Amino acid sequence: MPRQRDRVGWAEPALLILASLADGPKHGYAIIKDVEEDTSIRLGPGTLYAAISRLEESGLVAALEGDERRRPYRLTTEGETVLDDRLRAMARFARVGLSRLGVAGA
Amino acid sequence: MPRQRDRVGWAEPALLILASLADGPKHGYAIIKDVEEDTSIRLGPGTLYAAISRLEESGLVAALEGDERRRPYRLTTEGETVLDDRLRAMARFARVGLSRLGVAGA
DNA sequence: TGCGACTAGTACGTTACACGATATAGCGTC
DNA sequence: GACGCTATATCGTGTAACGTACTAGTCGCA
Repeated sequence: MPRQRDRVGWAEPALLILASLADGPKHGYAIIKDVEEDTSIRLGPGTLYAAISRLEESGLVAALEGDERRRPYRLTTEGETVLDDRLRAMARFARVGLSRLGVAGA
Repeated sequence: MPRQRDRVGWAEPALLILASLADGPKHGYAIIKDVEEDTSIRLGPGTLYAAISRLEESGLVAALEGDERRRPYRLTTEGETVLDDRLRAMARFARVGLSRLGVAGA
């Protein structure tokens, strides 16, 4: 299925995952719940686990030991750095954009 | 070519374009320059014009009359609404994420 | 103790779209 | 009149976003 992007998204799955893990280690299913709770974005399993694999591959998250049912992941130091960087860029961008829209206090 | 997403992006072309237009109407090439200037993200022509077409199709931007060399676009009211909504979500997300990372003042 | 609901992850197929390359063309200038 | 910049269009490719379907463990609960 397509990315349901007829309506302009604002955050990529990879970033949502990193941000969720900033809270502490979580396994996949818990990330789905967490992300949905605080962004209303529902990641499908296909999206999630594929994104996690890529993040692991590029060293931004690392697998922890878990039982055979749960596979927890944690942010690596590099993952934290990347997340911090991206969030700052987002914050700056949002601030500038909102002020351009004439939003008070932005 | 792939989306150069080995390094986790934070903003989608469509949103960058909307934000750039929040400043006032611009034509494509000017958007490229503008976006690059304030995000360091360089949109290729393929990315840009394709994204603009989609945005126009979904009624978030509208073409203005220009000469035959320049095709300026403006934000529609719906485009403004969508942009405002996404930017607020981004700002909230960034704030929460940064505070999770223990960034002071977030 | 068998059923449903929830948890957890796998596997897969489709397709949107990010991206660079390439092409075209007007304009200034040197 | 060649070079560099502005400006847009188009095409091909690969990645990854996304939903669906599936498997399997666990926990009531009746």
